[in-house]
Amino acid sequence: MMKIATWNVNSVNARLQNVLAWLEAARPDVLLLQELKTTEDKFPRAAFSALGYDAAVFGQKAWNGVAILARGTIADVETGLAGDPADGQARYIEATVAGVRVASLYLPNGNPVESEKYPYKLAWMERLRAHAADLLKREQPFVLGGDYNIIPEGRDCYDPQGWKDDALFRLESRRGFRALLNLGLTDAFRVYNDKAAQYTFWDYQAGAWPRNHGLRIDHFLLSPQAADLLDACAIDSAPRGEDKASDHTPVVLTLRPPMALHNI
DNA sequence: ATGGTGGTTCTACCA
Repeated sequence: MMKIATWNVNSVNARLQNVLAWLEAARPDVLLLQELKTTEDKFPRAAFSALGYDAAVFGQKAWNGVAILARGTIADVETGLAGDPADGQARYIEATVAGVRVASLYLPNGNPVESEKYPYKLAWMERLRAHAADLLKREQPFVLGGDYNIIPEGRDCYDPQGWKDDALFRLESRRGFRALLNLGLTDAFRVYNDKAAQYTFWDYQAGAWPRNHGLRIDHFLLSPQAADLLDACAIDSAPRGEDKASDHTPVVLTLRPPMALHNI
């Protein structure tokens, strides 16, 4: 089995003890990180190495930043999302681990919708769609994991009416997410769980965590070849209740080894 | 309707 997790940690340095403790307990093969909020030279590489994890890092000062941690070899690393050479924000990194192409992505928030941030978000989603279409041509397993900043459906939000005009839930944003699904990608979490109120994020403000005022905005999208290997996908909400928690919690995906297909 | 919290960085900006 290959266990892959994604977690927006809201500063990898501020969250280091939380992340190390979770890694030791959960022991994923791969951990996709978002919102590092640091540069590669300040990334705590040695602390992860001590637990047996190598790291591929795409960082920037103060904001954004994504990384791939893996217990195996991280090969063919590519940083930045194709489609806009002028985009200086560190939001996308992709590499191959154990024969699976994995990406850690931090899709733009897009608020306020009246600002330039919203069209940037929509354009970024279209670039992701175009890139996913390219990856699909390989006909290989791939996993796009991360903070999509998209509430796919009303059941993924504690107050859909209150969020209808927000960049995370606007119709254009949801259409962009559906366009990814319409390529043939699978929202791994929804294969095994159709319940409402399954959240990955709870705001720091207004007692969102104790009130369970959450959002499901962290997702794993799988290529058909990866979906054929899908064994499990679940949200681990425990880290959100720890001291000094991130406002997001990990989502954990398990894939069967590709060889298993031949043994069916 | 507002403000509520937290991270980076030093003055607001972002989420």
